[in-house]
Amino acid sequence: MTTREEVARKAGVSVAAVSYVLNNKPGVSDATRQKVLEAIRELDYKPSHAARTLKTKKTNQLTVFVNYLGDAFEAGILNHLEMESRMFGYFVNFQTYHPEREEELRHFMAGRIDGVFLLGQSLRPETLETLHKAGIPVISVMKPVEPGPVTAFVDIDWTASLQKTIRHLKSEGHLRIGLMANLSETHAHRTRTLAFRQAMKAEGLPFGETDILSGGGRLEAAKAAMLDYIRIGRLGEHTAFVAASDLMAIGMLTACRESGIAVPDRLAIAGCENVLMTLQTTPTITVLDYPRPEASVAAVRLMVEAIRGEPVASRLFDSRLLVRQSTHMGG
Amino acid sequence: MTTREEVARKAGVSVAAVSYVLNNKPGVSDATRQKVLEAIRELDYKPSHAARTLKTKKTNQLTVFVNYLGDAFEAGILNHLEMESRMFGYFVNFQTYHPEREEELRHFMAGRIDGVFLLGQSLRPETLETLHKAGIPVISVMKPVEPGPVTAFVDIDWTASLQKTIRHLKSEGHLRIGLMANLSETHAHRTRTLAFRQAMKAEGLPFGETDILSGGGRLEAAKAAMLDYIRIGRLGEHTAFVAASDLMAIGMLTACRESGIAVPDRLAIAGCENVLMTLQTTPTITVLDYPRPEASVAAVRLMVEAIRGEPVASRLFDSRLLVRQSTHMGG
DNA sequence: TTGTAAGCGTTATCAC
DNA sequence: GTGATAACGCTTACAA
Repeated sequence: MTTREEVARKAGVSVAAVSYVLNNKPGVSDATRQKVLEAIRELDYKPSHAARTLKTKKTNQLTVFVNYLGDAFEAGILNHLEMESRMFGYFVNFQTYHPEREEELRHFMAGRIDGVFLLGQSLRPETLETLHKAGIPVISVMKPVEPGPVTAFVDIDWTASLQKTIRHLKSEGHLRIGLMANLSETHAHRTRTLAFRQAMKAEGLPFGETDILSGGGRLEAAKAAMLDYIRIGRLGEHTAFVAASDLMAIGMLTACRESGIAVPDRLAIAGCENVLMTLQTTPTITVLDYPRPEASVAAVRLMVEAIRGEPVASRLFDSRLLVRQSTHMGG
Repeated sequence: MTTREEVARKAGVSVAAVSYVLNNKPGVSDATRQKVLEAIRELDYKPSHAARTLKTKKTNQLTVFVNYLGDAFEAGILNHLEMESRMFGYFVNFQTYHPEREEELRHFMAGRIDGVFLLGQSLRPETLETLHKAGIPVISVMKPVEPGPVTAFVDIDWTASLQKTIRHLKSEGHLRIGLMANLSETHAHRTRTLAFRQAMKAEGLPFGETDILSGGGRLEAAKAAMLDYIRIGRLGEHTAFVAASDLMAIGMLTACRESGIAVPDRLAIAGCENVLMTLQTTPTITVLDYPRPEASVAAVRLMVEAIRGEPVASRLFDSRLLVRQSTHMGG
């Protein structure tokens, strides 16, 4: 392994000079700079990341907690987060998040990362506290349910957004609207449940506990819940359903198809994220378009600023409603 | 930040003793061990990863190159890789792979990782060479097209597997079978194209360049290619298609649905991976079941052994054919 | 069984 | 402008 010492020797300068050049410090003569650059090239020298980290306490690594990578929505955000982070010289690693293994994760992270991205999870206060004390910013894409002291978050205004969905549904004649929710306490989907309740209220529509189905955030579970709903003869109770995630919307659609329930004629279905697949189903699914690229880019910006010690503020984005076949009669 | 020195002071022992305890070295008295453990707990001490890496040259980090995270197949493998790697104390980071940015990636990795996982990509010889010289094992999940000197790979026997698919198709009366391929030079999907050609030959079925459609590995592109195929009136040429990836199979199915082509009656379609979604389409899609968990676990094992310097050998797994509605007449 | 001390490859503070 | 040199926190001979 080539070290800075060898480079210095080869260039006929001191190790300090090499450092200056490498870190773009001012006050280095052009001649020296050239010699150093030349030596670096010839020796194919790469600075030691570990040594640098030991000295500077900066790891240039970011970690993101993922709930379930099989979800195209999360995968998409992870993707954007990675690409944007790399622009700033950060490596991104990820860890599947299990609430019950938080302690273990905390241990795992110690001294290895400069920042944590959350995908809406609510970390435990002790964990947040540990990270805070270690000076590690926590930026959440999607507002955590427990507000807790995350450094900042980016999200859309769920109440306003879901109100758009509800208004559209109303305009199509739907007054009994149900929600396929994910009731997990620590998952960002819960925010959507809360927002949906408010939005229904704002729109003057009735909404209670019996209007909520539990789909666990996954396709399979939502499908099972819907199949059950149909089986026990509840189908007449609602004329439309909003699913808190696209995967759940697809699950509901699958359940309807297998049961011979026409969508949107007998039941309208809308999703919340706009993953690619919602455009590939029959019927195509009406969804809110979560601005993933923008939100991810913003999250990385916030992260970089927070790491620099600059003050950061959470951001809320707009979300459009994309009306497609699953909610549009005669569409 | 608590250091080993503080722990030593608190426990009333030397810094070396703390190290011995931490690294489970023999030759430490129980009394000392207890005192150290106690001090560590009280101080909530965590060893510095950077310092340890600087000294040992082990980073305990693995990286995986991802082609496209929106693909449930890759996401699934990434998932398994992460979970299994963590069992062995490794952190997993990932990088979206772009052939043209390989140089940049190489730079990015220097001194930061102990091993590289490939998802079937063919790395350039120089890159492989660099990694080899740095003592970094390269384990590929799915055999790279260019055999190159990767340390080892895990995969299924594609020719034998695709032969199962073809035999099944033959038994359903299909003799003109096409392939929806991904022709990218560096992508593992290419292996499947090669294998398919061999399998067709082995089954005594005609297969030439005109029997190949190019779907770029993605749903959208495969759908477009299929739509095109239908539009220009080629539909009668084949009675069945095998897609080199499930995403492409779904894209073809979508194209057929939008064009009013009945599957499997007018065209049978089969996939290659068994991602969850193939069970949720109508019709459900016949697929080969790629043993993702087993392959991922095996890949991590190989990685750990290779890092330890043990000799490793590539492994081939069996793959089952899951016959579903998309290829089964009257199913 | 325990302690001392020499690095590991950087960065950064001083002198020169 | 440039060059010594002291940390950074850890591992590991080697000494005691």
